[in-house]
Amino acid sequence: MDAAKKVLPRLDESLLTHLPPFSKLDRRQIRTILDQASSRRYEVGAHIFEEEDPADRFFMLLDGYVRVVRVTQTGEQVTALHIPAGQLLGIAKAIGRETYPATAVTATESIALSWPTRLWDTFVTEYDGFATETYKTVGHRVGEMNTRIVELATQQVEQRVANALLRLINQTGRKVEDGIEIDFPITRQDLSELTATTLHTVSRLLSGWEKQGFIESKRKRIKVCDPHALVELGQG
Amino acid sequence: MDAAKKVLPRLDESLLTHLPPFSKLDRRQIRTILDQASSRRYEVGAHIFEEEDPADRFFMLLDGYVRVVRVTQTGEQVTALHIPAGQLLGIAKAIGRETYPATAVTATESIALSWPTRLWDTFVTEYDGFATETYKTVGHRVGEMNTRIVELATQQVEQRVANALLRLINQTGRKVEDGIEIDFPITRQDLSELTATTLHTVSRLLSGWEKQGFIESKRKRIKVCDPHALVELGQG
DNA sequence: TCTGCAATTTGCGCTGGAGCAAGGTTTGCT
DNA sequence: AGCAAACCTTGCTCCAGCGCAAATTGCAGA
Repeated sequence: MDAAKKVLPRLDESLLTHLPPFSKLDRRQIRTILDQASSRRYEVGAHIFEEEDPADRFFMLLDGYVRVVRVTQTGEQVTALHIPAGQLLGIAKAIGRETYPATAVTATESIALSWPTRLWDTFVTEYDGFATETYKTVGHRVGEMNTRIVELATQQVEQRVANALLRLINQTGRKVEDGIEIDFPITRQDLSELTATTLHTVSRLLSGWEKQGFIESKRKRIKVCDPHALVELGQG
Repeated sequence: MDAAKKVLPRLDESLLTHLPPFSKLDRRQIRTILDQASSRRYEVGAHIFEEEDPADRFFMLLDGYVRVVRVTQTGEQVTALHIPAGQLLGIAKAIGRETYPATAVTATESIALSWPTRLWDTFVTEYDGFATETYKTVGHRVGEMNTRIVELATQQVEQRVANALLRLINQTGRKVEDGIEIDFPITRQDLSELTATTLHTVSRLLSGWEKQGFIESKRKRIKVCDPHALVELGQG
């Protein structure tokens, strides 16, 4: 048994009991699921899986944040989604695929459980609520992608960046003194890949907003002080 | 029984037997499915269902083409997908949603069968291959949306329009004298909604390509004569 | 055949934001 | 402490493509 894959001698049931895909299951079922799982820690920037690779395993992110990115022929990166702890990822099987549709990169140090994809059908049929919840997850992500498309198609860069920031604080925001901070390190470059612009433009926008007191920002850290102002900007 | 909903006294089994979601089923099963279906004809431009409406029914497009569009607060339309005959649509339930995520507008006169959403679970559990095929459809559409996002994020207008045209002839092209024609009427406006640009720019591009002999185009009709040239343009 | 609307073309000016360049600041490593 | 790498800021220039305007063409219905 690979040391990197089995950091804990025995995974605790409380890891899963409160997570939606597993919340309807009893102790015994959770035990079975955990005994089949591999647990692994990932460094920041690690690739959990790569676009086009065969989808051997599916994952539950226990801790950390993951960016789902695609890389173009010319090497540009486009971020499709951010996934916070508590969600499934790499669930290619749920959408009838044999390969991963994108690359998953950790935005922070992260911990994930994973199972071989051959167990997928068992999970779906045996475990009450698992199918429903995963399809909800899919639906939610489809909705996000849709929104993304509409934004890219109709909004100005300023609006897109404002909206991206709002979405980030909604999904992964942490309440702090004087505002809400994005809970993981994020660079101007990351934000530009999320909003289809350049790091320069993002930098200019953030500088402007900081002058107006809407946000505060250090290197890799962004705190939103006046969400409402961003909402206004986001509308146009 | 509403005359508009039951145009045929009895639907023929051959309608469904060759379509992937139903191809593994026997005559008796198909019969049951058809007996529960409503069949309906839609004028061009008709809305089969609307974004945010409760997903009462799911559909199989038997004939025609459908555009899946979203409308922004400001009234702009963005086309997310084109769906050709033979595919399911309105399958909100497959992605755990209670409402339709977008509006479906017919691009030609069309015919679709539909079933009440309460039958969805029965279809998924009772009919062999139905679930697998529908999830493949979902996966395919997710892939397309992903591609769309990457294109919008990284490509120039010229490349996007070229790629959109190529995708249209792949999905819905009809081989004709001297080229491949898009099999349904499509305006410059439609193309601009598909590529997130303006009808003016699309018009300029198409005029240019026509001069160079890559395409021929009449009102609402586009024929691609030199697909390879468009592929080149699409790369950048 | 005529008439009116819808679709298309084309010209022109303007601007959002990309690209380029240079310099400043923070962090982590030795 | 000193250094290198990563990250951030800011100024300047330029142009793809949008917005506006006006003319033209094709189609459907009377």
